[in-house]
Amino acid sequence: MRSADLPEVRAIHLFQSMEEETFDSIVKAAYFQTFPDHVDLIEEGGPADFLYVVVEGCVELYAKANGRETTMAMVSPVGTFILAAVLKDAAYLMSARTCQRSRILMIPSEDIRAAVEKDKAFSAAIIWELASCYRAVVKEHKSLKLRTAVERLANRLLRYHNDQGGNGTLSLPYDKRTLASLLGMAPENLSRAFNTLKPYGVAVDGSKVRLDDLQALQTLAKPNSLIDDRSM
Amino acid sequence: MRSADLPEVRAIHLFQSMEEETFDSIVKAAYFQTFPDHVDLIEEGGPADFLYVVVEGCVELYAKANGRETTMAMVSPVGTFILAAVLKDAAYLMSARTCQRSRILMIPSEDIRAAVEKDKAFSAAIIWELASCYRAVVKEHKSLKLRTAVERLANRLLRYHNDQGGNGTLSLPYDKRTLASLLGMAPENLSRAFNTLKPYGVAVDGSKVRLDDLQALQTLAKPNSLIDDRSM
DNA sequence: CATTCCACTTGATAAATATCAAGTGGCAAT
DNA sequence: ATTGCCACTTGATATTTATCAAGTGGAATG
Repeated sequence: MRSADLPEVRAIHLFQSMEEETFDSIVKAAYFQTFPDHVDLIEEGGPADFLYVVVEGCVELYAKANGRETTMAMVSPVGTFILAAVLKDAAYLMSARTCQRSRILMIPSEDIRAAVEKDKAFSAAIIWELASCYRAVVKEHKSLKLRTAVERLANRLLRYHNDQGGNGTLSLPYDKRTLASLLGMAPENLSRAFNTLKPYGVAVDGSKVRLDDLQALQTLAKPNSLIDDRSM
Repeated sequence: MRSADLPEVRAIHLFQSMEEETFDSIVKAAYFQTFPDHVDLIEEGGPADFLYVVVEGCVELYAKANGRETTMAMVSPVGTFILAAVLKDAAYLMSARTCQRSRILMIPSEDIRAAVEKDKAFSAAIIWELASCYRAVVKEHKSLKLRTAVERLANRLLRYHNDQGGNGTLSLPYDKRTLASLLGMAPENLSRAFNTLKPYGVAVDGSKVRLDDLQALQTLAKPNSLIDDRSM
């Protein structure tokens, strides 16, 4: 890695508190790579050779079984993926592909495992990250088991709305096909779900959404901090 | 905690490799408690006061939203629950109740967090446990998104069959109501799913199940190690 | 400008799943 | 034994969701 890139890596939360020596061991064989969109990065079942950090762009985690495929999560900057597989030195459970031109930091997984052994501050950061990832999946799982498709969409819109400033408008961060899969529904049903939300003040124009009746939408969505709150 | 109980705690995988000093700090305020079945242990949204370890019996993790309730996971010995909430000092995402008379080890969460800070071997064990829990939820989530109800049941039967020796019979570890909720279906549909599996050699009698045509059941279930394999 | 492509939408239908309402059968208490 | 209870099953039906088959419209291409 070029020394010019080092400060950028150091600024990533996961690597902020580690000792200098550990940091050196991590960046030694690590490198940045920029990928065009729709490029496959890893395939489920493969060995966990690297830990990936999305620095710019966006990465989709997806999985297949039988003949079906589903989006498991979207990773935006600065997020990691397949951390658990790296730590356990186990096969990836999910595949990953870019959904935008993306700048990705790749760190050999042996270096990560060695650093975790050595550096208390780093292992504390790893624990925090892992616990956060765990809770994020639990929330997704709750959402899928406890809500209908329309409710999942409504809550997702409220979340994006909140993330984007809460000024009555939002833009969908991914194409609708991907959003549908992420929310666990067929693309056709996402269209219909948007129609169902029309009476609740949801106006869709391409990737732009206007929320004209937050009150009504919230009444329908019944947001729940133990499912929707990303910060806990 | 009585000193007679200490060896039993030391034998738990999570606590095996830690230093003696850390172990003392962990067991200092920890205690065993035995609960009858169907006792509520924690409620989602509550503060993470303790880390729980199921030593004997069985605990159901469940969650509610709107007016619905679903079983998220079953914890059998020796398993922990709400580790992530303890480490982040955050609210529980799930409730827990015994589903059998159960012996539970309870450790104050501050002691866990302090021990993680101090003890490398313990933090390594925590990381392993967390990563395993994460991957278990991801697998559950994949199962729910990629499989039909009948497929989920078929694969679950194959798993229990395997766990229990693979001699053509198995016994359902929980009542059918709970199993249905765990698999993400209504109790009535579990009954029907068992009927659907009858032509594939699945014979149910109460909680006893006979698998008379493994080949056929596997063809239907299409088990996938990246979903069904607990050991990776 | 016309064409093609692709994402998305809409309609019709099918499949999966849930709900409601009776059952059935085993088991424990009296 | 009788009773009541409870878990589970079964049937009928409703709801939700998926699938298949045309559309539509916008953006890029030539």
